[in-house]
Amino acid sequence: MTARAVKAAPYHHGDLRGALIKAGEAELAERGLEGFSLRGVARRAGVSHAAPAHHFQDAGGLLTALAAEGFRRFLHRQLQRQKKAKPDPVSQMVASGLGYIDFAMAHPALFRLMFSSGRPAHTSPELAEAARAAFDQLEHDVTRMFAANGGRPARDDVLEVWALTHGLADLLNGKRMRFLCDMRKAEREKVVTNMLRTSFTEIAARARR
Amino acid sequence: MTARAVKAAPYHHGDLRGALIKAGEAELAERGLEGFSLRGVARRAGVSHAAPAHHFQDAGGLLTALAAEGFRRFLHRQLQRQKKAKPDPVSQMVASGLGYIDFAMAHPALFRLMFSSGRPAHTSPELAEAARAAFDQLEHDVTRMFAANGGRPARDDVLEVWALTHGLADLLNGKRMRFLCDMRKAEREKVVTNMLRTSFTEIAARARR
DNA sequence: TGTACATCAGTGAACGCGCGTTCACTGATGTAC
DNA sequence: TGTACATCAGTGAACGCGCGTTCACTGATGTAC
Repeated sequence: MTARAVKAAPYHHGDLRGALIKAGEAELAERGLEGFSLRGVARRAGVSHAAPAHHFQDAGGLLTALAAEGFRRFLHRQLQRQKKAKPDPVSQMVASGLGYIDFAMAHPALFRLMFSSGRPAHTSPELAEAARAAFDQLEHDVTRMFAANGGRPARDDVLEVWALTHGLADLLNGKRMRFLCDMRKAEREKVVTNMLRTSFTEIAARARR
Repeated sequence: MTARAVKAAPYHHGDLRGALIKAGEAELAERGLEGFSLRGVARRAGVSHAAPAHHFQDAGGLLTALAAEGFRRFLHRQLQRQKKAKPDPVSQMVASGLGYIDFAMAHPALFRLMFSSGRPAHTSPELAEAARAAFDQLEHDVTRMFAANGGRPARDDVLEVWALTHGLADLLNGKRMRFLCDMRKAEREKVVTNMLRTSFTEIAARARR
């Protein structure tokens, strides 16, 4: 088969699974979790509606894969932010939080899929692993922040950092914090950065007591 | 019409609007936002599927009404908690937070409806008013907490309290905090109370600086 | 190197289902006189 | 107090639609010999 012939949509797709995941993300972004359908995804991937069955048992299966992929990209975003931030533990923690919030605002429906109750219905080792990696990174960052103050975080400290970050992300996502949503991106980021820094600094200061 | 005759399901319902809201809550609770349908609600209310149209334009209209009712009950739950709590400002704030989380766990789908992006599609003065009342109460409680320390909260302080509480609620709701979800209710409440109290006390202490 | 055959990925027609919407209707209520 | 009529709330049959699922099929790939 020549390189040119590839254009003519060969009978076998080559990487339909990957294409379905990509199409699934678009479907999720455009139609939301409520409007999500396997037929829609197939249509988007330019493939017959029965084709996905060879790769995913049902919509739940695809959503599970999407959530797993989401968690990997979620973590990746946080790490990217950290690379660009100052190296001190608090700045690193803040950068991670900004990445968390970034992701939520860039992919609202996917974010909701990842954290909303009951969906995806299927669990999978792949999903569990990806979610776990994100949590481990959070724990690692909080631990480092406490270590800088000569202590170790309690379980509740980690959860508190998580809850604050997640709460901001979800409220921004749901457009419930009016004045924050109305702001320009740069300005909003400044405000959020400030909030996270203040809070994280206080939390880490507990290590000194 | 005698009182006994009422039992025989009169042609006119009497309070179909109220009944539809009640049925809508049940539909939401059992089938979630994704499975929600007007026909399902009508069925649940024991009424023909075309009847709701006289009271709500479409599913969005009913969901808007449900969200508004949700916000009222949400606030009510917080106030109830406050009545049973100690009167000092921090305990009152913690009580409010516990009510917030209570509500989220008791009505996961409704909670998501209230705070999830994009739904309900319609806004209404009724909904705006109910949501506003809940936010005002939060602001009032935070202000009182700061006043006890001789200061006034910045806008960011209010948001921080909100974000932390909301984050906890949403993560618990989404079952993402495993060990917290696996706990018995009483124990979980103890842990959450402790977290909120620690954090709120620190935040309020900013008033002294 | 060539041939035969099993396996696999994707097709497209057909099905039944629940949904929202429409519409002519009917039963009850309220108001005018 | 009774009668006529307008209005309103709810009915149930019918419609078209998109969905998931099934199934016999076909085109491509890989393997055995």
